[in-house]
Amino acid sequence: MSNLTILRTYAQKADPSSLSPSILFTHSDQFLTIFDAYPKAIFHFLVLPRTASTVSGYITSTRSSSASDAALTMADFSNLRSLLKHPRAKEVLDDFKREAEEVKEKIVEEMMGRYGFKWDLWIGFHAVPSMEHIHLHIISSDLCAPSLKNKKHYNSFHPKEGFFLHLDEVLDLFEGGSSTTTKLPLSPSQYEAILKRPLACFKCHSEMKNMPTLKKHLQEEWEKQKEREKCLRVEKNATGDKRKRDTDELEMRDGAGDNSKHSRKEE
DNA sequence: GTTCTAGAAC
DNA sequence: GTTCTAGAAC
Repeated sequence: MSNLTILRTYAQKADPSSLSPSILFTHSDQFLTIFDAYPKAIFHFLVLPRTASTVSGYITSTRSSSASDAALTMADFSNLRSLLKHPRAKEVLDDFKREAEEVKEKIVEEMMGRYGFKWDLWIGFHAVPSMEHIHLHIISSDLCAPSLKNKKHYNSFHPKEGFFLHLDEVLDLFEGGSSTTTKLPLSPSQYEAILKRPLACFKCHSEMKNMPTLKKHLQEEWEKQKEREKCLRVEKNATGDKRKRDTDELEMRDGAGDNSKHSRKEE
C-alpha cells in the first residue's frame, strides 16, 4: 500500500469522503487532510491540495484562464520546488496557510480533549520530499512516536536544522516585492546533507550518540512537559478557587455593608 | 515512504 | 555476541 504516488491518488479523488476514516481527517473544496500513515509524533497530518477535475479543486477544465490567471497542472503540484516556479504559487501557499490554521484548530481541540493542554504544532514542507504530490506536514512538537526510527526521520522534522521548511518561512520568500522569481535557498543535495547531521535534541540542544538514546531522551522531555502542564493546571485551578473564595468573601462583606479594603495583589 | 540486512560499532 | 546504521530493493 505504501507506494510513492499514493498521495496523488488521494488528491485526485472526486469525493474525499469515500476515503476510509482511518485515512481522512478532514477536507474542504480545495484541500484534504489525512493522517500520516507513519506518524513521527503524537499528532501528524498531511494537507494535500485537491487536484480532481471538478469545479472546486485546483485543476479544472472549466476554469476561465487569463494572463494573470495561468492554469495549474498536475506537474505544478509535484512538490514545493515545482509549485514555486508557478505564477500562482503565492496564492496556493496562502490557501495552504488558511487551511492549515483551520486544521490546527481541530487538532488543538483533540489535544485538549485527550491531554487537557495544547502544545506547539509545526506546519511546513520537507525541502526534499520522498513522495509525489505536494504535502504540508502538520506535526506536534513532541516527536515521540514509534515510526520515528532513524536519523533521516528525525532531522527531517527538526524545527531548526533547515530541512523542515516552516510554511511562514516559505511565505516570507515572497516578501520584498518579487512574487514570481522566488525559489528555495539551497539545492536538493544541500538539503539532503542536513539529514546526515549529528542527532541534537530540538529542546535542549544536547547531542545524542544514537537513535535509541535520542528516542529515550525525547520521551523523557515529553514526560517532563506533561508534568509541567499538569502542575500548571493544578496552580490554575487553585488560583481559580482562590478567586472564587475572594469573590464570595467580597459578596458577603458587601452584603454586610462593609466596602473597605477590597484591593488585593495578584500573584 | 518502508523493509531488509550486511557489516560497522560497541 | 549484540546493537545500530545505512544502503539496496521495493
